[in-house]
Amino acid sequence: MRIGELAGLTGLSRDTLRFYERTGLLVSRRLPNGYRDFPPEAVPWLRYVRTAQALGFSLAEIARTGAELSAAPDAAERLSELFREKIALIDARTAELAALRADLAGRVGTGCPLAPA
Amino acid sequence: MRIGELAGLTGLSRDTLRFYERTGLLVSRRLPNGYRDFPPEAVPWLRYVRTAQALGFSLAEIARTGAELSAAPDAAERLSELFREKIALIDARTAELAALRADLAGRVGTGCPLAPA
DNA sequence: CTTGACCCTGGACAGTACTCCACCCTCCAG
DNA sequence: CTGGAGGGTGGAGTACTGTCCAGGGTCAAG
Repeated sequence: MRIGELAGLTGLSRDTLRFYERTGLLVSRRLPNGYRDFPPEAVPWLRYVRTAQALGFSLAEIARTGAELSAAPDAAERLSELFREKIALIDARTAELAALRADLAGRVGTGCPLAPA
Repeated sequence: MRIGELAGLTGLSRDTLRFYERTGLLVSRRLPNGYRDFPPEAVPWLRYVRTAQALGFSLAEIARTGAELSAAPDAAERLSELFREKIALIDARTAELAALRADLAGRVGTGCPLAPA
């Protein structure tokens, strides 16, 4: 599909997609007229990219694991592994948030000294 | 205290502290010789800043609520309120992560099509 | 008085993630 | 054939969050 359609399907701008391609996050073939031609898998891939980004990964990291993935002979297995890693990360982050929450909750109502100088 | 001590106590660099001061995130008096003089409260305040940052607030937002706070007559009450807001935010974020986790967990082991083109 | 640790300022530079622009080409409908 | 939507490129610009540096002042110890 061409860039406009992909932009419509993902909610990303054309500029962002071109930017992602430049940084190696997205691959495309070219049509005879020079237009980019994205495969349909680009849609779930971009969903995955946004997920990973939400988890705090930089685009460079995401591109790296993506390249690793497509190079692996056992892509499905590697992907499952990656997902398991991400799940662990989510669990860690959730625990962090819980700790933060407890800390803050413990202070609500107390006249604690956190105001700037 | 002077900038070096604050840097030591918070783990931030002097440059970062000066940067925070420029952006209004941190306030200091000046000693007769021109050196910055930070109040001891700067330490918990910076801890709070890091917390808020971890929650996804930009430094500008943190500075804004900080200014608002120090202007408020009922600082302790406002702070508790802020904390309650942050707790709600944490809960929302935790729920998001849980959803993401469930999504990923459901896919582990399946040969799902998320590889880049 | 010199040395070294520490502080000051202003400004350049960096990495991340976009966003916008000028200028040009392609394609299809009317 | 023309107009307009949509595509391409290179490059500049932006916002955020720092980081580094040159050039220079301050201060206490030896």
